[in-house]
Amino acid sequence: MTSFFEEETTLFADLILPVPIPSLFTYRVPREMSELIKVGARVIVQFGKKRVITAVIANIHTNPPVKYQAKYILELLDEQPIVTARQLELFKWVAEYYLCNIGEVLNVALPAGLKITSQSRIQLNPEFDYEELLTEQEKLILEEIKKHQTLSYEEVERLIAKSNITSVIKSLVGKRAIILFEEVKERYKPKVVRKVRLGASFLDNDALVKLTSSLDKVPKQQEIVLKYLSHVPVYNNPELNQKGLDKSFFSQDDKISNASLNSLIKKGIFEQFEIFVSRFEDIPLKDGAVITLTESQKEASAQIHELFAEKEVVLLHGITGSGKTEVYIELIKQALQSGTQVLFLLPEIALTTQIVIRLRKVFGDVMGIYHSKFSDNERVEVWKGILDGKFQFVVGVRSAIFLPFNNLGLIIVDEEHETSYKQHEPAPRYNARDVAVIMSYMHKGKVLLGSATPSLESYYHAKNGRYGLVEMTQRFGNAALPTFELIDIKKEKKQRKMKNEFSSVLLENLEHNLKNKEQTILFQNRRGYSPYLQCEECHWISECANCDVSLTYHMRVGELRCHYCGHKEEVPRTCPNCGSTKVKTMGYGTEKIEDEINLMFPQARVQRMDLDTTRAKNAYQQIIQEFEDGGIDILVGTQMVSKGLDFDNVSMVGIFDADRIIHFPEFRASERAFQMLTQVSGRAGRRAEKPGKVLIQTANPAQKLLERIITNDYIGMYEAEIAEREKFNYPPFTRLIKVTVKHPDEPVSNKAAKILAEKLTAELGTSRVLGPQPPLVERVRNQFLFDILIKLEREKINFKAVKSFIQEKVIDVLTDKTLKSIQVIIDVDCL
DNA sequence: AGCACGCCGACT
DNA sequence: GTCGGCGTGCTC
Repeated sequence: MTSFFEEETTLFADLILPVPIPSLFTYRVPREMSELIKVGARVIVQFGKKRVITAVIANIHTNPPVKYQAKYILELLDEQPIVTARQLELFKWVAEYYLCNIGEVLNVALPAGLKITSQSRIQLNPEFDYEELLTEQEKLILEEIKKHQTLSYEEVERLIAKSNITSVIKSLVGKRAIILFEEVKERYKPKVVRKVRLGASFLDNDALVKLTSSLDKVPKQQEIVLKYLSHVPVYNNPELNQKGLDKSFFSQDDKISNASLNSLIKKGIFEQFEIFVSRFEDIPLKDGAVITLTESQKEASAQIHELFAEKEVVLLHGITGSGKTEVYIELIKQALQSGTQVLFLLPEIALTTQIVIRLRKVFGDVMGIYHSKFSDNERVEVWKGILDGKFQFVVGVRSAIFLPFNNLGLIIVDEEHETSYKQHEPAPRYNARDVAVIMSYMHKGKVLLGSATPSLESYYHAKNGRYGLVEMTQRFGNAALPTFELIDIKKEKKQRKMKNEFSSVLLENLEHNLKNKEQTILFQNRRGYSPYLQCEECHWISECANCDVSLTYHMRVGELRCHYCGHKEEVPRTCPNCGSTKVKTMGYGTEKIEDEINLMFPQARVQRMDLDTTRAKNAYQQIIQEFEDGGIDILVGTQMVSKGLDFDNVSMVGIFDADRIIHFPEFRASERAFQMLTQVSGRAGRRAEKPGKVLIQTANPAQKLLERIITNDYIGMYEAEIAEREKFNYPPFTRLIKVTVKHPDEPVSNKAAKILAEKLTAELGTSRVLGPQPPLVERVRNQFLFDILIKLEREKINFKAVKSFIQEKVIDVLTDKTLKSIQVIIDVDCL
């Protein structure tokens, strides 16, 4: 089949570039690359005039583009694809479904270490000596460059404390004072360990004896050799020498200097070599513990197994403390045994905890961990580890769904109701739980969704037979469910029994718990000291300059902070409006609760756990460890304390401000409140002999939802809610698409949103289009927001067509001259 | 997204 | 008169 022409054919490759542009870009494959190039491999290309970026090959063909001249691919980075064909298919699906560009998907999918960025770097032109021609500023920059050899734009900006230096740099280039060059940096650095072993000529016993005696005059070196021999007995088994010893093994010993080791290497007595190692070695491995399932766990896993025969997706609804983890472990084992890969998804915060350590103990090093708190290098290791078969099983967060599996038999989505599976910013605004279902179709695998409080959507699908349903209603080890007490704070206030936020009942119980050395968790879903400050004289309220929200007072750092844009201010001593000194804190967050406990129970050891105390890499884990070890009596926290923590000695959970959670102005409020409060309550009393206690402070103890929470009546909540959803056409009966219009001018934003809403309503009808209306926070980062909510019934509607229709209308509005500067965000399946 | 080009205000 | 602001348009 060989002919001249085949040899002459030039190949072209369509590339996915990590930029938000809808199209692929076609580049020419240099002849010498054409044998090696593969779909899914990365290449380096020039994009635009000077940018040099990495791209992934989406397909290879022989059709030269007609409308433009294709540029050449500069470099091929991978001999083997790092993105599989299935992944490309998935990326495409995600881009289409969530209305974004495939480049944006690639951007969240690839760990940063597999992306390459080019950076322009600046260096001195060695032939330049006309400094008198330069302006002061240019001289300044030149000085810095002389000092540092080479600098990036950002570094120059930082050093001379000025932004937007491009034109100055240009001028310097024009005057031939400096030279620009592109530096492409490969981000991923495998971890290497330097090792030494004996040179091959010393491996028989005679040679060894001669060697040691010949070193009599250099005792230090002799000592090293002897030390080596005592750890690697090569005279018995020369094979052992192959693995050698870590160089660091010797440097740990104070008596051994690096110099003497190096001279041994120089002499050829030792040879130095390097090996690549994994970065996960410090997490404990298998401990050989045998996990035995209880009857109900066995039953659940058998049921799931059966249901998988007919359903793609099974929902495991197991109450808090029912021991779902063991069921997961059983299923993971089965899947791994059948030779398929397994992915276990967890919400971000749950991942740092006990469960990972537990899984790791069972599965050892076939398990990879994919987490945002891990460094990039570690993520690249997991990615590559899956590609070359090292990891059969990955535990990870949301973005782990994009890892390069080729034979994924089982995906477990734990805490499937968690909203953190949905990405909000930036695009793709995907929901990993839903993408998991699509993935399982692609791999012909199965999905297990697990939760104590399933999302209404998932439970609805399970009830309707689309998903299988397995229920676990018993707590593990027959631990009793906690007892509940609703505390009427209105009544307590009338009787003047409240002490700030604390009811007398809560205080009594706290005291009792402290006395008995039992631990308490206090839940207030609001961080900071107080959500706002107010002047008693003129009623001024602390507000963010860029957003329409109040500034939260953070006492520890002595700042007012905006939780939307991160804006910070000093705390005013007097009212900025009237000068009065009567500026008071209003409302309360975790900081204030912590503070008041410290005042009322000075002997208690209190720790706060919220975003502010857990920002550092290991802070979260440290707090949990300390709590587990009994070093903390009272843990005060936001929803962080509600996720997947198992503590034996927690006998009480106190909940503040349940009403605020229940009456949040949002259609999912009841569902969310049920989930959140049930999850926190579940932290109490996980022991059989000692049921825990949950105290809920509320202004309205008679609320139906509270009754359902305290009787653990998920079904009751589900039925009440689902009726509401059906009546008002909300999910799961419809799919929601939220279109948000943003602009710094309120009227522009408003007008654009109105026009867009009209266009949409004209086709879809008033019952399907809601708004535009300003969201709860109307202005964020100085942009005025308007939301349009589109409700689309699940049946008899061409979802895809409607989505492209929406996109079309958005483009219509964007072509209007007066409105084109607006930003539009389309969020498919918004939460 | 980045980056260049181009067209108008406030300064040497 | 220039510097430098950011609106606009393009990237194979």
